[in-house]
Amino acid sequence: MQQASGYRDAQTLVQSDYSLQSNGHPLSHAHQWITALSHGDGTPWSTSPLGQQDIKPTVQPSREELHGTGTLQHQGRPPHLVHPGHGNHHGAGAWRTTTSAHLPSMASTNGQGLIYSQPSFTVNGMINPGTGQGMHHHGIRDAHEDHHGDHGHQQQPQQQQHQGHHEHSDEDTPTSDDLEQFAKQFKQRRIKLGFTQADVGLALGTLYGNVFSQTTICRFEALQLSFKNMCKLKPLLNKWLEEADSSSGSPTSIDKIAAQGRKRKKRTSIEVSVKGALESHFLKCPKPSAQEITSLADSLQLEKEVVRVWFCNRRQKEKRMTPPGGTIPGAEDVYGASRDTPPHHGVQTPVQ
DNA sequence: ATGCATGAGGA
DNA sequence: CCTCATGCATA
Repeated sequence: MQQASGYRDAQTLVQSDYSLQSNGHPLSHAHQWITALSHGDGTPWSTSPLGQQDIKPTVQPSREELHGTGTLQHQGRPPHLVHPGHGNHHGAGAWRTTTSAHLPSMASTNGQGLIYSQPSFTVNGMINPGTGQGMHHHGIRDAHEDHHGDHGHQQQPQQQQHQGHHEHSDEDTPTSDDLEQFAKQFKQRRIKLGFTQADVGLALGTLYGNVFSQTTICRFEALQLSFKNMCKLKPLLNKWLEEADSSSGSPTSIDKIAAQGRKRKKRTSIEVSVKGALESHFLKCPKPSAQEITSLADSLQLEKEVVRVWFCNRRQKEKRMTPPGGTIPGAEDVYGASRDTPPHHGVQTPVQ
């Protein structure tokens, strides 16, 4: 019920509800670690001021149902702590271009019980990294910065791990490789345990108060989220994994949230030919001015808003980790060196 | 699995 | 208006 619907108003309510239900911890959005560089197309991952280490969505032990009508899907929730300290402070990560084969990050952040990619965790018999594939890949790295002004592809994260040695005692900075591996393992476990992406998203909600949709879980598994976003979700999913793993068989109450009758704008279907035109413009100018958008919309016979949103989404897509096509954009052979190491990552989505 | 959309937060 | 995180609706 809480998801009622209305137009935007309702949605707002819904969001509020989420927060409330989770004991009011605004974790949904709110923090953006790197907000600082956006324009000009600076690579986000290049600079991350990890100033805050807090991102703690903490769930306070004081929970109470505020609205009885809303009976949501949480029936039992552990009043216990929140979550791992996660340490995401840091920033930066290298998507898949690292040079190193950093060691497995183990130390979890706070000794709370995080299992990262530890060997003990995966040894169940199949997900063993190293057996099949994926573990370390290559070592090329990025380079450079982006040319502002031009866009092109900027998917170059830089990686900065702790240098020196593995000294990260409490906090480790997830690296792109970590995330990549984690995503794979997560997916395998999830499937093995018989959960759907939607189940997981819902479970996260009943477990910690943060509900996620099938879409988000899917994108996480496919590494189609921004680096920052991946880092944020990893701890949560990791925790779920532990839960599901230990209690595999327990009633994970799969409640379904009632549907919402939200009246969203119907999804506009853009014709392929039009998409092509938009793509062309995007290549020339990824960030058209309001006026350009207007004229473009006019010539394409689309609403200006639709065009604007299209560009926004297009830009976002460019920023994801896994570029469409399977190969990382401009991260591979920057040097033109033909390394004979074919066995490098396989970003090819095995897709369930 | 993805395309288009919403919205909070930031200039 | 943009970026970012997210998700409904869809292909």
